[in-house]
Amino acid sequence: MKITIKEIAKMADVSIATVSKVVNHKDKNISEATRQRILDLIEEHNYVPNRVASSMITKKTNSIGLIIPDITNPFFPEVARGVEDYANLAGYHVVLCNSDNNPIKEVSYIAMLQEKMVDGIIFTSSSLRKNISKEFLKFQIPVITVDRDIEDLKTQGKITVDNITGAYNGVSYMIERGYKHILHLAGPLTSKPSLDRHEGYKKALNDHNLPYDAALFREGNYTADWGYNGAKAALESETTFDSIFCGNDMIAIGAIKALYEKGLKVPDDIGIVGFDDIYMATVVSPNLTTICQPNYMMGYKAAEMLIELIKHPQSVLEDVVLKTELIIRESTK
Amino acid sequence: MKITIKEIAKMADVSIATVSKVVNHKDKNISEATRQRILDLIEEHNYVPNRVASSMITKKTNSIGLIIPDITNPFFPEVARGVEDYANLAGYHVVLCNSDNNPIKEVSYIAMLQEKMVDGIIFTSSSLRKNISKEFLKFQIPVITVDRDIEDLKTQGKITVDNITGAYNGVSYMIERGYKHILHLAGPLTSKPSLDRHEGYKKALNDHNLPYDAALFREGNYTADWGYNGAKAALESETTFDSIFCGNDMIAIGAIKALYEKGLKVPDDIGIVGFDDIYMATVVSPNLTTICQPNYMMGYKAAEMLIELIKHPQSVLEDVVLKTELIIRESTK
DNA sequence: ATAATTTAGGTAAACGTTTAACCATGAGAG
DNA sequence: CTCTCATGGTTAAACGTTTACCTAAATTAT
Repeated sequence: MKITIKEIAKMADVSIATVSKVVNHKDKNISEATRQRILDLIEEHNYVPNRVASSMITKKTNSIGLIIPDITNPFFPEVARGVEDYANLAGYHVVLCNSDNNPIKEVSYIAMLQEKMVDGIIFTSSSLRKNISKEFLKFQIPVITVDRDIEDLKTQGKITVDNITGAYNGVSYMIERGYKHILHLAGPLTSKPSLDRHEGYKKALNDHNLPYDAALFREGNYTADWGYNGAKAALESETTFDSIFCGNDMIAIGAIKALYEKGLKVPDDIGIVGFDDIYMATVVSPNLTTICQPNYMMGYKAAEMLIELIKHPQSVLEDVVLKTELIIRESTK
Repeated sequence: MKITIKEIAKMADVSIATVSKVVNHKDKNISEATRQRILDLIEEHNYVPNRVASSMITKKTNSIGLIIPDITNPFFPEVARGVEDYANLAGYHVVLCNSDNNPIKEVSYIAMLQEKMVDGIIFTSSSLRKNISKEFLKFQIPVITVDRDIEDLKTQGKITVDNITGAYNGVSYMIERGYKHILHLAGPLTSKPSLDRHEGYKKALNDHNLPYDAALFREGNYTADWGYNGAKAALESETTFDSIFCGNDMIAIGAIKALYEKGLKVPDDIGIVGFDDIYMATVVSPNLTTICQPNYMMGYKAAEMLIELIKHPQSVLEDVVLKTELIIRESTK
């Protein structure tokens, strides 16, 4: 059976308050002799304090929830690592939740996390959720949204990437390199980043006096599968294009596969630009020209903001918008 | 302020016991009228039960710890996903911990997890830890080790992959394809899988009457960096080889890069075999011939075993050894 | 010498639940 | 008419801590 503070107290012949104080290093008023005696007993009997009991009183669990679509999607391990690193530094634990972009799972995780009394939540929402604020107004704890924000939700903090500018720079580069018919294989337009990237794409075309052609736009998911199928479908359609601006790197990887199967060379026949700069972008052939997002930093900053908010609930945090960087590799000429 | 069971009870004009019963669906003896009244109040006032208070009594937190080296290493997201999926199914939460293969971090996580009263731990240990059982004997909760086991620790369950046979099959295949001088770029020999893969490698050589050449063995880490540096060093040494058996796919990817830089073609000049079959293996050029491990299944099974053990502490579980499968792609001739 | 302060620790309430044990009422059985 | 049982609850202890407040002795200041 697990040993409790009460038993340590009895053995040390002091009150449990005294033991509590030395355990929590609030031992200003404890004599060195007593302190050492207690410490020895703790060591000897392998006492481990029950933090759930502490939590009852302090009303802090020192844990935060992280809700992401899927840790298996190469974009997320880095952000997860970022949040875990900062959380760990600050003495917090992180509870990992994969929502699969499923609003029902999201809501159920939120309920569970709140029941478990996590101190805050970091959330990458599946969709913009224009109107389901009902579930979300139930938040009784701080929430930071990361990457994708929720329009109608007044969260206490947001951390995003400047997707518009990122896409704008990527597409502008493509145009400058001479591409004129740029297919855009986008992620789901229910998510803010997709929307913004598409906007950046249109803006770049416009600023370079290129027409926007709706036939050159296709919407799907952030997966290699979609990249493959989307590119294939486009190739088999009557629209022609000389390059593809992909919603993310996974889409780009899938697209390359489809092009190769049709005997097309990248970048000779078709140029490709991705988004994210996941590690894989550096190992596929050809290496992907892409827009680099600071994934790790997003997670790290999100945890930092959240924990700041947990410690000082009144503070108002400025939303953070991180910059992207165009990484030129081999998939564009 | 958060609303408690007490306030719901007062408003419904019943005892808190009654509210507790309907919240936990132990409402056999509660009239439908009362039940509905309570449910309505809960809904109306957005009451969320405090599970940390429950945990005090039930002595279950319904959460498990997952300690892995690094979620950023492409091998782990899938196992993490496996454990989270089963855990979620069974009503558990998972706390994610990245140990960075650092024994100090490991021990500190173990202490933190136990203080937080997780019901069990799934652990991928950094090393074999011949003798530091001291820290580990402190376990007061079930532990399942996954992928890498700890020799001296009598855990209640182990789940591994048959690395010896996997490596044996991979190397045998290489030999059958005509490779005779197979460099082995291994992961750290402080980990069981590396050791076993090396053993499988030696066994295959032996069974095919090929000599074991110590100069053809190099030990490093499970990273692309090591693959790159290890291959480069080998190329610059006086030993010659016609193929590389890599400790994992990341090493293989790094090695390919080093070979390309030296102007060598895979598989024409040098054949390559990896281990793990991460997604990236299918997108690098050339696609990697590799030994496929059931990563997701390892995580899923581990969670299953752990939760079984949590529910029935007396049960003795058989260790699980999962099979591997040789996947032939383009990096071997 | 006395008052004030410091040192070293104790007391007990509180946190929000669960659950075993108990109780009151009414209906049906004999 | 009494006994038994089911129904629909209530009571109160317990879980393992933290912390505001209290006390007694020892030390220091005046």
